[in-house]
Amino acid sequence: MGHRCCGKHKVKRGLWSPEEDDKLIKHVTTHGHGSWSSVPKNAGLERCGKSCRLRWINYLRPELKRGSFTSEEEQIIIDVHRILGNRWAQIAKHLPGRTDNEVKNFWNSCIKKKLMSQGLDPQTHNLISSHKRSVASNKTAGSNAKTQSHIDQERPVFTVNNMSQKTDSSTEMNYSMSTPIVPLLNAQPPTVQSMMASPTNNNHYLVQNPNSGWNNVSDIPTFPDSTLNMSSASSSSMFGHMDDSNCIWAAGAEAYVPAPGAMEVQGEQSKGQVVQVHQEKEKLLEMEMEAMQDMEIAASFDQCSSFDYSLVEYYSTMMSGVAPHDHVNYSAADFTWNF
DNA sequence: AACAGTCACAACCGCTCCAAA
DNA sequence: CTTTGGAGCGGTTGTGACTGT
Repeated sequence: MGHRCCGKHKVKRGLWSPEEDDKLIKHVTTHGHGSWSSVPKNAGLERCGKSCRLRWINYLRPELKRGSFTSEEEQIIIDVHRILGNRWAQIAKHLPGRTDNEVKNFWNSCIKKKLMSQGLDPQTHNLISSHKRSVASNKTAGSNAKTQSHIDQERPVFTVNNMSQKTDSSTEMNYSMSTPIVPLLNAQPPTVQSMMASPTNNNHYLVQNPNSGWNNVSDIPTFPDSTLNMSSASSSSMFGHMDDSNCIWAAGAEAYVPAPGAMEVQGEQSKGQVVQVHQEKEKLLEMEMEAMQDMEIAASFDQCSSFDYSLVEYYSTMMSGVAPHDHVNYSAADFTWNF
């Protein structure tokens, strides 16, 4: 096969020996890695630069934390994944000492199955209907199920509107799966803070787990309050909608299908609510930040009956350093949509 | 004891992004 | 502007340990 990055060189592949590790550690600690492509030569390794980089980043860096994930870390992964989807590198940034590879492996080997056993779609964090769940569980039982078609079918719809242009559906955009969420008029996706604080135009901002695809705009359901099904933070998808004109932040909308195995979240599912965000958003944000000071993360996730704020609160809490995992000092700027 | 199946994790592959030439 | 190469990322595969039969 050969590596594209070093096809002409003879490179060793497979597991790294302790000797190779030593060489790489000595070289990087004394000289820095510089250009990774030159590392193998300078370090006396018959590896490609890419392999050296990966070995260093995922295994040899001194700041890496080894060992199994704590339940706290697991919860962080689940919660951040709900927002960011499979952005393992971004998720890993919230877990000091953990690598994207580690997070990804942990997700695929443990969390995914755990969520599915709870009747949750690990990609969207939505409840899987009983039928779909049985299909999913069958596939899980068969191991290595790779098709996502049953999941794709229930991906919530997502749209971005520009209110100033909104005269017909042509100004609404359809997004395919993996399309980043970007306000129509903004080059950069909004940060959570910016979304909470002060959208400066009439864009509709929607935040969602990027793994959740969006189909045709015509499929977008409307959610009368009585039918809006708000999930608890621990069971909902990230499906938020902020409208500058009426400032509604809604989330977790999904047709709810009670199913065995999901009873632990059923009660929460029925407590739908929509929270009004005042126009003076900056003021509100300050107030919320203050209110968050006393909020325990566990409480925010286990007890909050509405998703709408809980996730934002959670992140704000996390970023403000109030989180119980106090080895992490987040600043507000740490959490942005880095596409 | 031998074998097959499963699991977790390390490593690789292919792609995209981005800066420099 | 285009090209090129390095870096980074997510998906996938390979491998060794473990477990059940």
